[in-house]
Amino acid sequence: MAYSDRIGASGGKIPDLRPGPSQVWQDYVRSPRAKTLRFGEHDVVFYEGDAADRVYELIEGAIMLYKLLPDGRRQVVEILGPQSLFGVVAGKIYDCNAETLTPAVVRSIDRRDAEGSADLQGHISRCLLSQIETLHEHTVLLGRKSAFERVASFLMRFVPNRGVADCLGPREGAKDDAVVLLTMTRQEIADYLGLTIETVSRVISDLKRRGVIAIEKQDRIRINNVCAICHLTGAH
Amino acid sequence: MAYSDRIGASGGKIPDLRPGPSQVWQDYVRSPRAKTLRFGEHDVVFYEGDAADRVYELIEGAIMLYKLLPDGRRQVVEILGPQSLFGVVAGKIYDCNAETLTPAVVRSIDRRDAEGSADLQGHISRCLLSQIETLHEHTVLLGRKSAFERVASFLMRFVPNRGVADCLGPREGAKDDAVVLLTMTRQEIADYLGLTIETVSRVISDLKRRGVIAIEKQDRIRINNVCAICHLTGAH
DNA sequence: CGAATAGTTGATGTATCTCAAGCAGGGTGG
DNA sequence: CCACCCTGCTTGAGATACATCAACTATTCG
Repeated sequence: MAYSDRIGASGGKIPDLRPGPSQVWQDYVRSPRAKTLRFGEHDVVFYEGDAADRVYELIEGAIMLYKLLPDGRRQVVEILGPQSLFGVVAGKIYDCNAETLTPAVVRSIDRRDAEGSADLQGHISRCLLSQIETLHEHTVLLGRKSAFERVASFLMRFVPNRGVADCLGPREGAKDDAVVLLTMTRQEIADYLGLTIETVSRVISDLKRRGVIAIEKQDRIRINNVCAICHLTGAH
Repeated sequence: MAYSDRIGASGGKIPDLRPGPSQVWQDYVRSPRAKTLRFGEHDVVFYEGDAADRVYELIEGAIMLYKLLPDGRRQVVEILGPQSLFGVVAGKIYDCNAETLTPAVVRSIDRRDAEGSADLQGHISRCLLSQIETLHEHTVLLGRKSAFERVASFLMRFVPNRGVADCLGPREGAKDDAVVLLTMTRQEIADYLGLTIETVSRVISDLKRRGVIAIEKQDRIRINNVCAICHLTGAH
């Protein structure tokens, strides 16, 4: 199964904002100037501080960007799905570490090529904008939401077309459930949500006890009632 | 005194990354197609959900972007100084509220004009990139730093050329102090740092008691030892 | 099958929040 | 010019959500 089937090819939370790849970008990224790279699970694409001379597009799989404090505290700052751009920075070095969550296919192009082409720039801009909106959302989560709301928001991220502004609610009469494949360890989830692994575990157990979710496998969660989880996010 | 003299015209924390305005942008933004707007303190430039048909450049003053949860919790997601762009979004509506912290001068241009010009796009891209790096930093602050570290990081933001990667330390033999003008209420600082007003107040009082800072006026703080504060940020 | 790794659960601690009262600076009107 | 008020800030006492520490259990993989 392709990652996009799970996370939602539309990009999760804000599907209509994630721009479809432009023709020019498509052409370039498939040209011989671009390099295809294949990674396993938990492989590093680049480190914070590396010279930022290439930019990347995730073709298949999932990638996380994270930063470390000197004492080892880690914060996952972004989780990326297919069609996401990463490694595009203002300075000369990457500001984050990039690591795969799943086996992944990545295309990379030379930074100067990306900067030289106006058409590529247009595509990049549109990607950056939806990225900023996601970061704003996540800032609210980290600054103002409780552990329950954080986990609920996290789960909703992976339910396509729900929890968004124009959410239609469950289809009439249909069972309002969904299956979410996390592809992340509890530690990675905790580091993304600004919590500890134990708190994430406790919240998930509690949601299970209350019957709103069922754990089909460690990283495969069935949401029995999407609306219920959505109301726990604090955003509705 | 111009705001830029206080916050640092270079843009605070990452001065060499904040791009200088390009000539094309300069020309456009000063052309008759752009509108100049003047705001007082705590005026709203636009609301979350408003139709996003114009983009803005802050010329003078300071602006905050914030989001609200339905129950009234507020998170300030960005603080902007001169030359910052805002109101550039992927979708049809603004994703944040924009409100002045000080009296401010703003130039606004039509969104379609910005999107139509490749040169303007280039400038916009560069601005968005440094904005993303600042958001990443702030994500680490909200997800992983203690109240002390958050306040210390906040203060360091306003000390030009210090606390950055290539920080040279204090000039040899010179007194290592600095004066910071906050131009924000305790409530706004709290909502930016993901804390309560009481916690911000307590931390500031404690820093004062320990002699690392002095409060010259409510929103005018002297840092007696920049290096000391810098080490309290958790990042060094 | 058994070791290694990841996740859960419990008991306890603590940083930060909440609630409540007191204080200070700036502006207004007498 | 000073008293008064208003708003924003500070301080204290107590509550709590989450972290920490530690033991236990479930998975995965050789």
